[in-house]
Amino acid sequence: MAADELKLENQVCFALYAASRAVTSLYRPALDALGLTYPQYLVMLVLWERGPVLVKELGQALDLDSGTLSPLLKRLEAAGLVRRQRCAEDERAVRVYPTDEGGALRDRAMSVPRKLSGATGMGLAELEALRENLVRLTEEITAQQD
Amino acid sequence: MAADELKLENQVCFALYAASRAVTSLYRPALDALGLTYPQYLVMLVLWERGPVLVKELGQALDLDSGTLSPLLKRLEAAGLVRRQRCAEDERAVRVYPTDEGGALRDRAMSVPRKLSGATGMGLAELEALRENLVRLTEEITAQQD
DNA sequence: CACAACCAAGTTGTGCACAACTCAATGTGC
DNA sequence: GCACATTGAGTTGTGCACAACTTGGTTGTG
Repeated sequence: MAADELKLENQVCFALYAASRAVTSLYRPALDALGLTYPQYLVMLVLWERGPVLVKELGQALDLDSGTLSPLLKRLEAAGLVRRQRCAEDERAVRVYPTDEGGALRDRAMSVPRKLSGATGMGLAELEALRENLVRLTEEITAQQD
Repeated sequence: MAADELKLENQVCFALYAASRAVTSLYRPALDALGLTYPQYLVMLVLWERGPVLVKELGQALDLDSGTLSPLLKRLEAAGLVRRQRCAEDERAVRVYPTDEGGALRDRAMSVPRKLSGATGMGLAELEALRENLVRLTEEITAQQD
């Protein structure tokens, strides 16, 4: 009956909410040792992978707006991990550069996922399947919002 | 090689983070119409299902602590949806009761999941499989933290 | 050229999450 | 009976998310 379906719906969304917070809290001790929060870690991952990027590009990569990114980047800058500079070509835009210290943090961050990979209790294939389902779900949902 | 595995790890956790925010934003318009935030909606779901519960029980059901729940419940109380009362048997504990208005909101909330169930682009079986994987992942992770 | 439309960041305000702490009530061992 | 630990809520402080708005820069059009 319909009520089952509706209840299942709620459970999926709650499961997602709970799982996301659980994974973040699993990362927390390792990231604390690096002096990073989880969203800050995501920003650094983008910088380590791509090098200097515009704030706008960070926002597209992580699906975050300037209201979240501006203060976060200010804190990363205060921590000496990134540098911000206005674009010469377009004075509206700001490019984010990893500093030497920010780049060096990459080596220490390499060990973070290694510490956590065993904690999921799932095999690689299962994790990959889960990831693909999550990505598909996210894409379907964001497509609805056009 | 190891780097692939580590990168996959990151992607699973980012996929989770992104999917959770996407689902919450999908709920937002419907919940706005009810005057609820998503965490407030979760609290009301527990109250609708179980009736009056202790703050501690709410915390166990949603995996939230008093630092999150106390101000949230204060806002629900200010909105007239719940009432809080000290336990007679144990003066430390506080029981949360849905008000008449809070109970009546259930009928309007019934239509919320219906509006959203189609937006996932996934069938019931797929959603159930996804939910089970998420629950298992959450359980494995929280078991690590003992 | 003027000017409206648009755009990238940043700011402000609200509401979670979560750590660390306080406080009062309860439970425990001696 | 009484020190002492434990427990349940609440408070404080920090850092996201996100809506709404502001500011300064750019672009398109008449």
